[in-house]
Amino acid sequence: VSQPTIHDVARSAKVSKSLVSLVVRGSPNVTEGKRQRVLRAIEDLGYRPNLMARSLAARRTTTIGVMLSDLHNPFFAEVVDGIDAAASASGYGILLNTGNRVVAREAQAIDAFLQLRTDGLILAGTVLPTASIVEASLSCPVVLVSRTSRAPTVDTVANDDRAGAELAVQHLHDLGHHRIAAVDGGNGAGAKARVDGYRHAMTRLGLEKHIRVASGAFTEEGGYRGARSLLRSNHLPTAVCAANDLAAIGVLNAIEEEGLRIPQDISLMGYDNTFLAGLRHISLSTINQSRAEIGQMAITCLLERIEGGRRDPRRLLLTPELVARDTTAPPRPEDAL
Amino acid sequence: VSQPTIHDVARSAKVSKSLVSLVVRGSPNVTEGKRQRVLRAIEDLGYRPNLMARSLAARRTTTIGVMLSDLHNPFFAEVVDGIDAAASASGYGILLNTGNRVVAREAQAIDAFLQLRTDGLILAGTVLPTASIVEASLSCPVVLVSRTSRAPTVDTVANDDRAGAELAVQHLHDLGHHRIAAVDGGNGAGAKARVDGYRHAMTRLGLEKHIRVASGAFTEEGGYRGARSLLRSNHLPTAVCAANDLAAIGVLNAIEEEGLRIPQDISLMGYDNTFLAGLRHISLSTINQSRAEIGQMAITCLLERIEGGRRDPRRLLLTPELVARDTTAPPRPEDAL
DNA sequence: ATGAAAGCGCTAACAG
DNA sequence: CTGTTAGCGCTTTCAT
Repeated sequence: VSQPTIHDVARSAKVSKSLVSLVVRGSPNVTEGKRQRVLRAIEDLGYRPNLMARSLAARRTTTIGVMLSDLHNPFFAEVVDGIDAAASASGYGILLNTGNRVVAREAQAIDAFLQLRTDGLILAGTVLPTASIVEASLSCPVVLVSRTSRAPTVDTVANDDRAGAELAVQHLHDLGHHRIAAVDGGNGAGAKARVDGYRHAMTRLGLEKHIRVASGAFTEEGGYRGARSLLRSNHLPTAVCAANDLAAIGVLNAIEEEGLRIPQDISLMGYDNTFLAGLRHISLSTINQSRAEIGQMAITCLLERIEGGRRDPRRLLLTPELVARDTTAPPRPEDAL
Repeated sequence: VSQPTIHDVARSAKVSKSLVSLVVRGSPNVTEGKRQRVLRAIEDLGYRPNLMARSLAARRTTTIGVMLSDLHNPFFAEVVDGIDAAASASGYGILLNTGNRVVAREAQAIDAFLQLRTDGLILAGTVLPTASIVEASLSCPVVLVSRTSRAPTVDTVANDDRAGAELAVQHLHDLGHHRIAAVDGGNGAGAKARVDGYRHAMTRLGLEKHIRVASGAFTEEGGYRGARSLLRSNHLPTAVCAANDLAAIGVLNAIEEEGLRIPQDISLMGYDNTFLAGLRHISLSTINQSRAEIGQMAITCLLERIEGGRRDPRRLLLTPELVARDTTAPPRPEDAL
């Protein structure tokens, strides 16, 4: 199973290794005749350049590593589409990894990329502490997706989670809700900002005494847990803002298990507008953020550092928008006050 | 951003490069004193072995590449969990890739791994022609997940799709259905076997004149398309078997759009038992296949070839099981005949 | 137990 | 335009 090397190709085409290298990399300064000979030899032998050797010598991998905090969250899969498209348009390949939202495993995943010496690193929704992220950014350009940071060595491209959460609360308030509760996203990326936005909006609307945050996570299970604790109280909320769509589905399950109906008894907001929210059977009101744009921006940031030599940080904040579907409606008349 | 090398560590610890290499790889034959010195130097310098160089010299990468046909299909995300666990338990790392169910892009994705010289390759749900797969298997051990093949150079671990489809038809027949239609999975992995199973079961049950297969895909959209064509007919089926859960959701959408209800008017079966099927709001009857087991088996196959030197192919077929939920019920009395 | 030396397969000046 | 010469950072005999 030993693969042919550039040397084999050179010998077979009766030229030097350098010439083969030039042909492989598409140099224009090669006689057509020799180029053909080399190409034929490559074809005949089934030669495939050894990326290890190539990267070692060239001191660059033209590969960017993408660490997905959660492979199960459709939101990230959709962001990857954008990243992939943008990267390959610029001649870079991407490699994926995941840490399952577990700090230690995410650290390992990142380390794998650093050892590989990828030219850049995208951390999508990482739960890692800032210190670890900064450390990584010392050896390789890093951009954080769906999470912000003040660290001067990392770029961030995220949706304005605070504004999005405010949009959600405002929407519910517009429908007439007052007892609006929230299920947070635990240590998930952007979770804190979403809760902040919730608190801020509630306060701004004079509803501070109704502020109620149950602890959850960016998972179905987390949403379910949070909702359970909310439902145990004697004064039920009339509306719930979930940390993300996945969590919203957990909330939805908990609420229906209780024999309550959505949106008649309780209104529900998700966040992310993943395909789940659009499923007819769920038809979840949610907050949209453009994943294609996020992916594109992430690559742009990386390339500015890798090829443009930028050193100062970029902080991109995309504007979220409300998507009202069928899980939100006015509260029951008796609850309207 | 230049990283320290093994040479820097050696100098700092006042030992030879070889010694550092031994320490890094945890050799037992190193004096405790020197080991400590080396370890300290590594720590101080923040040394991280260069995987490119290491793999080039060692002629192995200890990483296995996993090509996911579709990052959006939750089924594969769940298989990856199993693969990841099994791989790291054996000291291997995994790297992910995706080709978006597009032949050309999948080929590219695989090529990226071959250039990287990963020690093994797992193709999960690939839509690639057998020829391309065989070609890849010539330079690196390959195992196909969720797809079978007679090629002598590749291993396969899949669910028995044929049996699973028969299970689905049998279940519907047991409920009293006769006009059972199917929406296929296009070029998706295992799609053909599922349709075969459907046809076979229908025939076995004496329902061959009711056989009807609409063309779809392993996506929500594909299921939607297939269902639309089914619904255009004047003699509606009383039950539908979708190619997978994702497609089932598309079918569900199409059916409800038509003003029909599930399961009262039409029963629906999915396939895969992804978390989507378990969502209370969907509660899809489906066929379960154990992803953890699939992942584990895939790694086992690979290691047998990589480390055990096995040459003959392995063909693992896992037994599927029926999961009856709320989208299947007896047909209306007037349709029962 | 440790070090010296020879590559792994490729790129990158530098000559010519 | 093409070939020669050094490495890239690490592992691996082979001595000592």
